[in-house]
Amino acid sequence: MNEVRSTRRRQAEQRRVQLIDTALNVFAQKGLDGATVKDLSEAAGVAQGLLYHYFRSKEDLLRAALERHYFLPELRRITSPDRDRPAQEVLLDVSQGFAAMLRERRPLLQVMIREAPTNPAVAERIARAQRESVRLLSDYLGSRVEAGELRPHDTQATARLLLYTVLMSHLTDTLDQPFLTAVVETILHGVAAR
Amino acid sequence: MNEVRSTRRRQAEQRRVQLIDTALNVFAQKGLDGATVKDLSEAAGVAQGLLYHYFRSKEDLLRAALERHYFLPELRRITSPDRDRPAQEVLLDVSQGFAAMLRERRPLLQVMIREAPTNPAVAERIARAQRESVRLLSDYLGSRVEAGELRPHDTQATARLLLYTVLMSHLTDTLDQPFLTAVVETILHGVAAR
Amino acid sequence: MNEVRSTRRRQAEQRRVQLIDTALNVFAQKGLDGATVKDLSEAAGVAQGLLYHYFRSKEDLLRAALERHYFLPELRRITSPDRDRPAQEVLLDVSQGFAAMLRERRPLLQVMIREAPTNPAVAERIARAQRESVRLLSDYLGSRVEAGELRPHDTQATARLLLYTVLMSHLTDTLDQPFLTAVVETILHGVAAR
Amino acid sequence: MNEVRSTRRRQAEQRRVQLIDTALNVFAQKGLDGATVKDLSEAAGVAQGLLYHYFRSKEDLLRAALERHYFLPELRRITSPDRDRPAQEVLLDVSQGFAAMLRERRPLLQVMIREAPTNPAVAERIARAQRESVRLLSDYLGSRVEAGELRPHDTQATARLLLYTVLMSHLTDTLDQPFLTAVVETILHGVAAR
DNA sequence: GATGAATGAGTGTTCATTCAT
DNA sequence: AATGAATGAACACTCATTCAT
Repeated sequence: MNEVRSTRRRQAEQRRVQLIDTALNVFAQKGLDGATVKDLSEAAGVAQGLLYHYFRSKEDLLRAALERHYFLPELRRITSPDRDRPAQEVLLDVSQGFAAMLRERRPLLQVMIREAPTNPAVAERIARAQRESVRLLSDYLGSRVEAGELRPHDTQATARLLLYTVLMSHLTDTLDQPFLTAVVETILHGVAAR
Repeated sequence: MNEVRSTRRRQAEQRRVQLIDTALNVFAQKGLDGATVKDLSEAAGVAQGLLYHYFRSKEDLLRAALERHYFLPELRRITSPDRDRPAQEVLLDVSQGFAAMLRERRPLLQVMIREAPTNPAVAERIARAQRESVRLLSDYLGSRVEAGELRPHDTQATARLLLYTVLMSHLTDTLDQPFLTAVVETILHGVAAR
Repeated sequence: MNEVRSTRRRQAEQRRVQLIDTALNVFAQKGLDGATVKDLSEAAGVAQGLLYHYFRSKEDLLRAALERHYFLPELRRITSPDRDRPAQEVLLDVSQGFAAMLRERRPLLQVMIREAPTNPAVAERIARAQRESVRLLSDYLGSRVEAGELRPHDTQATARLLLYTVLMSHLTDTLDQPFLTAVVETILHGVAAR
Repeated sequence: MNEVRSTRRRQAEQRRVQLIDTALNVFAQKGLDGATVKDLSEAAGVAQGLLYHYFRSKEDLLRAALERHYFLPELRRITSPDRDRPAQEVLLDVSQGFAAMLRERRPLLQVMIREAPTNPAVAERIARAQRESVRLLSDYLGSRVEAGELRPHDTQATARLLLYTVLMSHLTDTLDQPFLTAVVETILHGVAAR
């Protein structure tokens, strides 16, 4: 009896997850407004009404997706490298880790970036992620300045330079290994002769 | 009579321009889907029907806006500096010029970026602008390598590093003079000690 | 075993009754259309599906409620006073008895009156109750005319006058003892001077 | 030009009125919830969307109908007879006038009575009409007491007795001239023998 | 008996577009 | 050129009902 119930609950939870994940993909392809509830239910292979059994509205479905794919902790980890490791090595790691996260979260991020201008909740999440990742990476760079590996400089600017560039190249589908290597090399040693 | 006609034509042209520009602002605020024809006509202070006198459809209105605010030539100019001027000076000029253009075209760019994922025509315009500006700036950098000011390196990567960063900081509303200066400084000399 | 069965049956019957009575209250508050099956099941503290175990449909639930709270016999009793008792005494009794019945059956009557215009079965029940109660009370009044207590007159009109007034004052929540007394007094002796 | 505009406006106003009046009839037949917007638009011979050009919502359409068919002034007039005319004559006038008004406003009143239990605004209108008409008629009766035509008594109760009865007989479709005559006769002289 | 997940027809409402004036 | 009434196809959402468990 309890087993039956918990099986049902588990199935319901699976269905919830399935609905969220298919919705996220449809949202990414067509946009939040462009994706109709019919699109969403057909993509999930269920009746339209079922969506409203699990979510109050289309907007609520988006909220649930943001919840489920919450990425701030991972982003924090990526931008908090061991302060004793050299920047030479770490900056490549960070940019690769960040790029990998972007790749894995592609649909979510596409949707968030698209909806941010009209959805304050989404905008705030993005702003927060940006603030925190820049601060953490900047802190790490500061420690490398203290360690004497890097010269004293505006470490926030450097953090932004790296993160912005990785994000933009991801968004424009022009992110590859050679580019990341070149970016890190440039950030460390510049392109001026000598 | 001819004067009357040309006056009318001029008035019609003015109205067209007014409709396009108010539409662009409304699109930027509410998104293309989010902006109703009623929103557009009210913002312009005209009846709904009038929009269809000047444009076939909402989509056509967007096309006209893209046409009117065509920015590729300006972007080309910005990213084609005099090859004899030193990078030290030019890179700051370019980033400032690019930033200024972004600032002036803010509503247009907001709309384009938002619609690109679902509108291939828009996506293609963005891709082209990116391709050309990267190529032009990269070419300039190549000439500075030849001139001996810069060391041999992946100049495309450098061009992208600069342009991506300026664009991202514009989009996130974190673009200011000190940041640009720091970015150019870093690109030229890196942040490594020594 | 038999006991178990009959216990079950009794429980089932209790559940049926519970469902009917909570439904009646919800119907009274929100109207038949306004009350959703979810409202009904939540009010009864059961799952939606269970309602369909006991009733074929929402409509059927209403039918069952009408059945269970069938009030015609009681109304007949109230409007069939002992023909030998004086009208002076009887009319107050009748109006009080009728008022008490209306009070006890408030939710049912609210629902019936509300649904009558679109539900012929309900309309017919009301019409029948009206017909019978008017006839019975009219017959009593006729007997009091014969007994010489009342003057010859349209006794149907008098019956309607009394019953309509009690019902309306019930519906408008303005039914109290002084009013009933005044009504009976007026019906018997009128308000003209002399 | 002005004529064109005002013609258009007049036509729009006519359309508004037509929509309200056909809607009122459909509401009366099917109830507010039971009447779909499709029903309403078909009854008016227009597209569904047009209803929303004139009214914000179905509920707003009801509000407009209540507004348009506002009957309180007429009811006040009916229940404010000349204080010098004898009750014998006046009470018949009042009941006939009230009955006529009910007949003319049948659909409106059907809808109002039906919606009152779930629509406070409607309930309040009914309550107010009741309060005012009872008070006005009661005041008249008071003046007839002072004039010596009627004996001192609860004039409010008498007013309610008359108005409630007329309304109820209207609602039950049992309102005819003989009944009104009998009611007035009874109210004035009662049914007790001598 | 009881649950609640699942269905799908239908609802009120929106909105780009057309058209008579 | 300009209006705004009118259309009708879509839309998000609701809800009575069914059904597997």
